[in-house]
Amino acid sequence: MIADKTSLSKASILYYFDSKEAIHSQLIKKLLEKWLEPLHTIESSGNPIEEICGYVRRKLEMARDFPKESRLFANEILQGAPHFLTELTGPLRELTDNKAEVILQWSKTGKIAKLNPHHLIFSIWATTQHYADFDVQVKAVLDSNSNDHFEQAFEFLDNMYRATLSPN
Amino acid sequence: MIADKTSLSKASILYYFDSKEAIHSQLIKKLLEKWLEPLHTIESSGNPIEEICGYVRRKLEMARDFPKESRLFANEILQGAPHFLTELTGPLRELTDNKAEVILQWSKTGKIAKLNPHHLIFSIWATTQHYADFDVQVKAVLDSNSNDHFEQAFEFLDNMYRATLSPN
DNA sequence: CTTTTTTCTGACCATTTGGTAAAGATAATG
DNA sequence: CATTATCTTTACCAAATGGTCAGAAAAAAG
Repeated sequence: MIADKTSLSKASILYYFDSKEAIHSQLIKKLLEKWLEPLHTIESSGNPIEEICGYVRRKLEMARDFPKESRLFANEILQGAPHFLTELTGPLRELTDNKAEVILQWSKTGKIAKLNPHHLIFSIWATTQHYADFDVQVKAVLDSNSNDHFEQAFEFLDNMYRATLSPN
Repeated sequence: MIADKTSLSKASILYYFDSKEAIHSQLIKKLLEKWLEPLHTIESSGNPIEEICGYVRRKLEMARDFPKESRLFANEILQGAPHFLTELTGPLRELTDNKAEVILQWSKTGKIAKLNPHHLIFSIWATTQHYADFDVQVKAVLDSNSNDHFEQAFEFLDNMYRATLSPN
């Protein structure tokens, strides 16, 4: 299928890649970088709630604009990330820990509510990627067959995270 | 692989099922029922916030106790639910619409905050199933290799939904 | 224009997969 | 008991999959 999508034969593809798995691995690796990009933009110097809600928005836009990529990534994790675990415990973990620390400081200094930053990040990943990964389910439950539910999704999530984050 | 797990030969399995796909379909169908069970327990007569937080807890417990089943289901949806779409637009949608209506009434009568009930349900599915479906990622990011993060997860989610739901 | 290096391909191969068919066991029935 | 119905298996098959290899074609170098 990969070869058919190109103007090359199967053997020629295997001339550039060692194996099918090698193609897969390279694809997934590149994808992880792109997938983590939005997280980089969280700045400790910014307004905490706006930083986090902005992150939610960017993640949701990625789910809307790159659903296939999201599903490819989800599938990899779902299978247990067989050839990919080092990437998860390496770059992914490092960045996540880094930003979790930023959020923890905000939390400790009362700029946002007291909460577990790692689980906050998980919840953002889960809720935003859900619209790409479980697209057919979302569309089966909602009326719309188009993508116009993304605005409603954002409105809901934005409200939810503002309520969750606002210190009381 | 299926036959090897039994005391029967492959041919004997095919004596009881028309095809491998037939086994898969039946499995997925049964699974959906079990998966929707917790949603049934939401009662319009109960305390709204406790009803919803109880649902979150039950869904999270299912993710903890039946992770393989969760992943099997997730995988099916991820692939576009090829042989399964009727179940989604049928029973799943009906139940979801039903409970969304209950939540909408709570919302309209000011018992909980104003919010989109469908997206609330999506967010609960996403955040709870995340701990089963993306288990390897969660474990790569957190220290624990055991399941002891589930209590922290519940604490976070419980707080989040109480903040989200409480009318202001 | 040769020669050499790089790129590309058709033909082939071993293994796996999902499934069938005929016949052998086993159990139920008269 | 014989007979019939149900269950189980071995042997086989066609298609698909992932990959190799010898050599053709094209490009680059001399």
